Amino acid sequence: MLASERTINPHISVDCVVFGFSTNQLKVLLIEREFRDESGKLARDHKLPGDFITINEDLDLAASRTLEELTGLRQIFLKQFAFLGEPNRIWRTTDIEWLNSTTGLEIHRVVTAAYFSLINITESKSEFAINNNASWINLKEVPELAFDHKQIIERGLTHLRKELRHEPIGFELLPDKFTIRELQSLYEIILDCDLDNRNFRKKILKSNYLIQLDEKQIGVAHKPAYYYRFDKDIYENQKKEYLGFNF
Amino acid sequence: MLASERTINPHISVDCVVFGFSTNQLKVLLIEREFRDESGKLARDHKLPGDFITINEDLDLAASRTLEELTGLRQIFLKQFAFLGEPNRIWRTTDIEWLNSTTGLEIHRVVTAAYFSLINITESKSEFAINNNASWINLKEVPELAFDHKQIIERGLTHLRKELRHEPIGFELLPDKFTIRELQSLYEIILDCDLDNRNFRKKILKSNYLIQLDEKQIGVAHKPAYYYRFDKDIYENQKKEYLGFNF
DNA sequence: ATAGTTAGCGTATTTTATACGTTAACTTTG
DNA sequence: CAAAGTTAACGTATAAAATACGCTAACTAT
Repeated sequence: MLASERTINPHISVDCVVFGFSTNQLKVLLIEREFRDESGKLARDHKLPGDFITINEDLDLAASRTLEELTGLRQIFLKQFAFLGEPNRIWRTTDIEWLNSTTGLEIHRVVTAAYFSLINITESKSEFAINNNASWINLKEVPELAFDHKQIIERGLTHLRKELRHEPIGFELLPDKFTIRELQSLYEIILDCDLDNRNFRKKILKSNYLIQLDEKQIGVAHKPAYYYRFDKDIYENQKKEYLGFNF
Repeated sequence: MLASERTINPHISVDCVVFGFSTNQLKVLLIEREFRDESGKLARDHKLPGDFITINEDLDLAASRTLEELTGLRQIFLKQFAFLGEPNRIWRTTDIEWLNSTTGLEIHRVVTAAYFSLINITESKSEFAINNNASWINLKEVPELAFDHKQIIERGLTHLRKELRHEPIGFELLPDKFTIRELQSLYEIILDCDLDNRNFRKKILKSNYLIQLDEKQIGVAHKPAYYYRFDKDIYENQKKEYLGFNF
């Protein structure tokens, strides 16, 4: 069911910045869109997964619904990180016409809630077959996008970096079992810097929510590393105890 | 000019949580409202300064306009900190009727952008004469409020505490010149804890944006303290240099 | 067998946080 | 007017956290 077939609220939308990680690259999930360019010709570009909310829909639910409709992804961690309300954030006439033609309404101005999300690409690969308009694009190779979606991605990345420093969200992007080195690479790529492997190990293992498994890497041309898993319960518990006073 | 006399956007509003500080108490700015209770009788309660946005209005500008209209306060630091979109966040029939009667429209559901702000009460006292429906209420004595405004204040306070730990926003609540002890008291009241005066002094003076003035306290029954001022330029400069990597 | 690679442990040094001692400079009180 | 009470402002000693870097272990590729 498309938004245009429901009673939509044409003033408010949600947009999801979904980050993924594979082959040592940070990626973002984009939807291919068909639109008419200035000369009226059919053209294609990309946009974030997003939609108008419906009349009585909760924003968070609208975000997860949208993501599921456009990509088949369900029950994914989604967090609102920004709210964009400049009157002219949609300025291209081609974008306005696209909105009008897809909704059948005359759209004046849209305020949008931006959500960000992290998923492990390899694990959810299969589900993606559901809709092949969605694709993973390397963050460094994101082209010009519809609307102000490129800026939204930029803000989402800033948010991701901030969160990564305070909460152990990196695990969301990795498979269930991973090596410390893989986790470090993830940090290095997201934060765009080099980390000392010995200090990283010390720091990350001090927080005791990383559980070493009995399993080691096999077939690697160096000392094989142990796999670890993330224990969410341990994390949630010690989060409760810590009330966060630095003074 | 009231919102009802303009072309308003009845789906989106702004609400301002304005914190103030005086006589060693953290206060919040509230507007007195007249409404009809369940039995139709006129009653009074309080709400946050807030309003619907108009059709082509920027959210940030709507927030500062609202604050000015309701309190006379101008050019105040305002920052969006949350966006509330639950479909049932306005659930009391008295609130819905109040919205309908003040706007002359039939309001279904309102999504609101919450802003927070800090002001020094003593300095802006005079301007408040402009509108006497606005008053400062001690944060610990906030009564039941209209809509979900009590929850919004709660979230604003959480935000204030978080910000206070990372940015020197405390100065916004103090007069231009202040003693270290006054600043410490402010921290203690906002964070609701005791701080060691010697360590607080060390920590806060290490960041070099506090400038000691030649002036001392007079008439106090103890060793008079030097006054300090906050140098915003120094702060902004060293903020630029620091890119915030903890890893 | 040797070279190349990353894993995983350790140590030494610097920086930052915490706890608390002490004198200085004012007013109030008796 | 001396003594008591108060907070300012500086200092020191200790503990904890961050950083830099050395080294051996365990694997593959040549």
